Amino acid sequence: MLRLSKKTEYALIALKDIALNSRIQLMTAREISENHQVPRDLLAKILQTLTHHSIIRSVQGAKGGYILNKPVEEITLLGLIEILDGPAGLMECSLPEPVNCTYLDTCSIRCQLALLNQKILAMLQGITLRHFLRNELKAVLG
Amino acid sequence: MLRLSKKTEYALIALKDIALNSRIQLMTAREISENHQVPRDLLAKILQTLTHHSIIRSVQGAKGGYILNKPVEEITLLGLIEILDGPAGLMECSLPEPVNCTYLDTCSIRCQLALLNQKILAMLQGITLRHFLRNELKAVLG
DNA sequence: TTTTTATACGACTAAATATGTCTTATTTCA
DNA sequence: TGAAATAAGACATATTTAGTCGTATAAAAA
Ligand code: SF4
Ligand code: SF4
Repeated sequence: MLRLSKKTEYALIALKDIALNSRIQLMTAREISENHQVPRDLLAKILQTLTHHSIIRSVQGAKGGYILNKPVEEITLLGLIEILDGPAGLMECSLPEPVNCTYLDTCSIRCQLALLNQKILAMLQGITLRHFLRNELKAVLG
Repeated sequence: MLRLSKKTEYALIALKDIALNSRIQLMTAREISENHQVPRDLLAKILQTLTHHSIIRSVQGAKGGYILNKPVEEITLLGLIEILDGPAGLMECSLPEPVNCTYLDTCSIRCQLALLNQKILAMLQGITLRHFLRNELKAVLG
């Protein structure tokens, strides 16, 4: 299928919350989880992963939490997908991993799909957290 | 993830073969399977599904096989995906099925994602089998 | 009429992925 | 010291995807 993972959705929801509060205070996983009815443990792991990739910064201990670590313009949807779900690509052969597909050499649709893949990834890279804060998506998507 | 299913890829490969031979003769599942090293039984089921949806027409018995049943311009990538994998959509809440997502009401990213979803589906609908026959994709994708 | 070659159909299995939970450790503040 | 938070990773479950198998049916050819 062609679906965004829940992890990605949860990340967007959380990042939006964090972004909107960044100047005021740290946000905890608990707060975000309760705001949006997202499974807490899962959200926590997502936020940890985002921390590893320097999307957000964490503060441990009581009164701890998360805060943005990048300008909202630099947090792209494609970036989040790749951080949380691994390399993105429409076809197996568009991924960096070792490719198992045995049709590679003789595949009759590979270049057409590669072109499509390129366009979709470019679209996803063009969308940033900023577009989720305000309703600026229209401008980007034409 | 954000991946085309193997079923869809196999369908495209098969349809391209069928399209290129349609004026000459019927193509059998075996021929297509051998041409491209695609699992035969799986391919057969895919072709049956496509037959049900009138994308191709089947002829049973010896000397049987498949032939296109629609102009290549009317066979869209989105159509194939939906026939083979079910309704397409980036989010659960963009599907026709009963939606389980409990965040619906308060979801802070739904409209932005809905807009993105719309654009991607439109792109997929704009791509037809014709674009896989010749290399005309560039024109469509800009 | 029998054999061969093909599609039709549905049940079944296996593998991969996605989603969610639990436990324990560590950090920090009050 | 105790409460509240992140850190980390194992574990469990559910869903989806991919592939297989067996049997029935249809049509042409021998
Ligand atoms: S080579 Fe062809 S069949 Fe294999 S993954 Fe790429 S597009 Fe799909
Ligand atoms: S409502 Fe929000 S969280 Fe639920 S499926 Fe739609 S976009 Fe995703």
